Amino acid sequence: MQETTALSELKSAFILHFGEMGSRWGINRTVGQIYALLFLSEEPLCADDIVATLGFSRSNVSMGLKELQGWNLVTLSHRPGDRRDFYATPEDLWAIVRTLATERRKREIDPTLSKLRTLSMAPPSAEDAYAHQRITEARDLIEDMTQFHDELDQLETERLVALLKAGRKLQYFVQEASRVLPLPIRKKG
Amino acid sequence: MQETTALSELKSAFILHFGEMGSRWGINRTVGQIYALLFLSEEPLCADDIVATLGFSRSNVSMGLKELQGWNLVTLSHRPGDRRDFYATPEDLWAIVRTLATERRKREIDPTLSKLRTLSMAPPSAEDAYAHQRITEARDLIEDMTQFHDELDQLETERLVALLKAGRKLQYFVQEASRVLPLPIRKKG
DNA sequence: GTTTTGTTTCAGAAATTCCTGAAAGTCGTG
DNA sequence: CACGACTTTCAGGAATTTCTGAAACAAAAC
Repeated sequence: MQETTALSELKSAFILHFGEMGSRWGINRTVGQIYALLFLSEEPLCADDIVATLGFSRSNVSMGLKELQGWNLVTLSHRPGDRRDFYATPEDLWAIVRTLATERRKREIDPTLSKLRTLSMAPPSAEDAYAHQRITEARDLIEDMTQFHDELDQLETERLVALLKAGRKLQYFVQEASRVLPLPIRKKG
Repeated sequence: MQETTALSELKSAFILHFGEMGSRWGINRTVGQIYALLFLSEEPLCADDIVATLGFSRSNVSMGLKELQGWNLVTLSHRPGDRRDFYATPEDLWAIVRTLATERRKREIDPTLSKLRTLSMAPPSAEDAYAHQRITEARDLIEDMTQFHDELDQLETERLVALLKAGRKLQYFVQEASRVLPLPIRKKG
């Protein structure tokens, strides 16, 4: 244990906020607060540090850490002659964003894409003509978006940030794109 | 009422899937199913159509529709000489994606950005040096991302799709960007 | 093989969220 | 202003999720 039980104003405000937001982000209060604490901590923490600081039960912390590991949001480390697991968040914030994007996609998008593929596969009966078309359109759109994500995710962070900051210039690059590539084909509505 | 109570295999598979995914998407089963039904329906539906088709209570449907309106995910229409509200989803799938992005941002990002701004405003005490730096970095990153979103959202759909489909060419455009713009400044870690 | 130090599982209590039917509200029409 | 057609609110029961302490488990040190 190296963390004292008392948190500064700044830290506790941040941690409480993450706890409250947790439900909107699809995690619970405990997990949100644990993550926030790790995020602000310069040194990795062990489970008991978290118990001492946040006051949750040991098993709750254990489950929370397990969930964060499931999201690939924390890294483990060890100290010589110490069997405890120490947890930390990546230094690089962009690594965190990438992980979040990937994991959310895995949970929120991929299962639906897979379902849409199956459903659009079967030939539609007459009464399903419209529904089938809607499903196929949705599938196409999600395929384009996930592929775009794949490609963004392959960029080095430096280039990704450059793209992001290109900002106002995007319009220009898109015009370039439409010169280079065939014009987008407008699907019949 | 114009929808018969029996749904085709296709439709009910889709609707049940949306119900199940609801919890991952931050809505509940009812809302997910209502949305899915409207999405597949060629004609706008009124609340009682939904009750007849999905079998939820009238009040549950009413609340679900209200929530969908809160998300700007449905449009209202009326028929001459009929006071009932009829609900539909936008024809244009990209309009739906834009709405989802905007609304999720409003709920999941903006409150946190606002909190981070407040917290990074106050000068940090010595013990908070690291935490304050982390918070400031997070604020900067989120500001860049939300601004990027603002800019994407201003593009016409046609250009947005062109950008998306540029895909493999992105690398090239980003290189262009780094010629045009100052090199990204690497923050001291 | 027992002790020591640490982690995980699990059943049920506590808290939260969801869903319903009944009652109240709204609004145009006669 | 009363009627009829439709919608919303609300209290509380049902279902689900979260959280806890106790017990089981693991693995290195002695």
